Amino acid sequence: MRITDVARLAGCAPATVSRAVNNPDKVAPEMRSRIQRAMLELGYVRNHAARALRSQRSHMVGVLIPTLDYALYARLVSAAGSQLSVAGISTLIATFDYDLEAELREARLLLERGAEALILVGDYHRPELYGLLHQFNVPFVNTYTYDPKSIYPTAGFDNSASAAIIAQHLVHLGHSNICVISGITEDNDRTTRRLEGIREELARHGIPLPASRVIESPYSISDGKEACALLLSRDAPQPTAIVCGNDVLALGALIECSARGLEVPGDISVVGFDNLEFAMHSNPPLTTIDVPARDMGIAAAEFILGKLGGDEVAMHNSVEVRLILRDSSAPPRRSSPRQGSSRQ
Amino acid sequence: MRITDVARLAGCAPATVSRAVNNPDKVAPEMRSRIQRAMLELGYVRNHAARALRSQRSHMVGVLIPTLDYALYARLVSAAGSQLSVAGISTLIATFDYDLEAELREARLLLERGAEALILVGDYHRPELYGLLHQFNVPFVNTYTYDPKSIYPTAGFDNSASAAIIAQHLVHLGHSNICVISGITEDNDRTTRRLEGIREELARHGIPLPASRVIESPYSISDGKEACALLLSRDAPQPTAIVCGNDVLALGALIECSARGLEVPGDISVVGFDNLEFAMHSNPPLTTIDVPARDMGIAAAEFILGKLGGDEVAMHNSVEVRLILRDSSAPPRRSSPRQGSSRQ
DNA sequence: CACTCTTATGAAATCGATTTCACATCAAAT
DNA sequence: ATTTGATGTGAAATCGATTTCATAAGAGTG
Repeated sequence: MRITDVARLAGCAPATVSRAVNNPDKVAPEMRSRIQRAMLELGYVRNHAARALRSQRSHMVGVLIPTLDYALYARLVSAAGSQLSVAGISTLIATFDYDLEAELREARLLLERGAEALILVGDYHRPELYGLLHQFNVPFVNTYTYDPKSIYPTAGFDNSASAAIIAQHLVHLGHSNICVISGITEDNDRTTRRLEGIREELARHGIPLPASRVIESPYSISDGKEACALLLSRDAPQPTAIVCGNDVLALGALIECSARGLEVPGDISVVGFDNLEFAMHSNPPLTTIDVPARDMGIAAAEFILGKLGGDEVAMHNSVEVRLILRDSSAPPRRSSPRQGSSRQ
Repeated sequence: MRITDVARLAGCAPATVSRAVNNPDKVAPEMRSRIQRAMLELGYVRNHAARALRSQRSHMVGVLIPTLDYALYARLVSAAGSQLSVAGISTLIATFDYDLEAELREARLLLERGAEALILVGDYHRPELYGLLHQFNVPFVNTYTYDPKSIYPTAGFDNSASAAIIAQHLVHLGHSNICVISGITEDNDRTTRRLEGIREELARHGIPLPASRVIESPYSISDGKEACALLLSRDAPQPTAIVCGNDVLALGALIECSARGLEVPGDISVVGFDNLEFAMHSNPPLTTIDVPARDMGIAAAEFILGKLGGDEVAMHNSVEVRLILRDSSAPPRRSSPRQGSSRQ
């Protein structure tokens, strides 16, 4: 079932069939329809490998994400994939589970497979990865980050500034006794910058954030609970607010607080990040930052499509994050209640 | 940077380089290491398109799922992908948003791209899809379903029997006044069979399930709330239990019940399906069915790998679903309370 | 020692579509 | 009427690795 078979049936040269498929307007209408009929009759399906080999275009783009198990990454991939798909481009997905060495390995595989471009997450990557991309002269974009000063293209938002917004929200409410449950910051620019953003914002208001008030934790509800429990059981003035690196951790914190009989936001405020679906339904509904993952996916895809099409495209694209005010944050009690398990 | 360049530098024929890459033990150790050195020096990366064209093997498998936005599908894909990846196989992902026509289109694209096998979800597909798979002689497996009587390979569990388990649980607790919030059943064998399973199990105990006691709803917490509100506001005896097609709907129902001042499980039992992460943390924790999505992904990948390797593999593989008993289900109140908005 | 068998390697054909280049045709312009 | 240009089509080269087939060298056997 090759192009030659179609050509024979349609009574023309293989070249003409190829044109009919790829540049229909280069072929006379009458011939075109004859070829179409022949293709239909033979159930012809074009061989992508041959096409890619000869034309040096794979029509595939690689997406390299930490994990599919986190809703926003899955959504970003999904949005990017749909966007690329309408341009006739397929998506090759690889995950690296937050291990930058694995990311490098997977990137190499994607390039070997002919990925014409790569969509990455964050801007912490092994230098060799940047080297590879340069060597292969493959367009790419760092999503989930926005940095107009970066020499590499970005599509996302400023994690530091966004985290500062929610820290500022708490400061404005009157909190000064604040703890943080952060995601693991090692090898992760998003969590690192968020923590920085919080720290800087607090510092701006004269509030220190010593290491003892920060816990790094993996991303599960249970981990959030445990981290919160640890913070609350420390021999230190009970925080009046907890900033969480994302909504999953925040939900864990919410649950732990309620298990300890602490009222949110009466006794303690809890804020998240991401605005996952459940955030508006939690008890109390969660104050958080909305992260438009879908928009990032689309922006990344558009950037890549532009680059591949040879268009002039903006190096840096930002998506809008918004502070979502709900009921899990409020001003601290007037008189520091100082309650907790330490007081019988 | 072609294989010929490597060959020249290593002082051998291209064929030998190819062998060194694909059948290392067919090449003398000394020659092999010379070739390896040459490859490293030139930064050689093999061209997958050429390889695929000549060898007629793409080393890619297609995964065709309704959406990445649902945690368990994402997890299934992720598990299958990792499993395939260790065998040197890349994953091409396509989503079709529960539209079987789109599924057919995407399948065609995947095959065109050279997918050597397809991992599908469910067993409702357009007949043309089965036709394509037959025509291309491409192995495939229907996940999320297990049916030893099917002529097509399956890897999953019996949706009908699993839903019956949780319905039976409620019946054994003493419920007879039961409503169902089902997922959309159109074109979806999983939701269809779950509903069937519930209906049959109830019938087995003499409990009818008229259409008025079933609502089909999309998959979001808000949709679950709304569906629950609709059920509870109907002019009919208030149900003592609600079976939900999945945990997301169940969480919505839980929230709606609590908003109406109904106690769960005191006034009404609510059960889910899937055992998503939040199910153990909801208030009250959700009785549900654990669906091992990861295992299904692995089983599917193993099946495909076996088929591609020419091994004798079992047509049907089941994964174990388990009833997870938590606090959202309990026996109904002795005297049907008959409370609700209809009584002032 | 001659003979078979294995092993390591190279030369050349091949996978299937695309693309370059050439050619023919016909319309428009001088 | 000749030239120019545009348009549609075909022949053949090409993309880069794999694979078949042939061959040479070495190992084992009688």
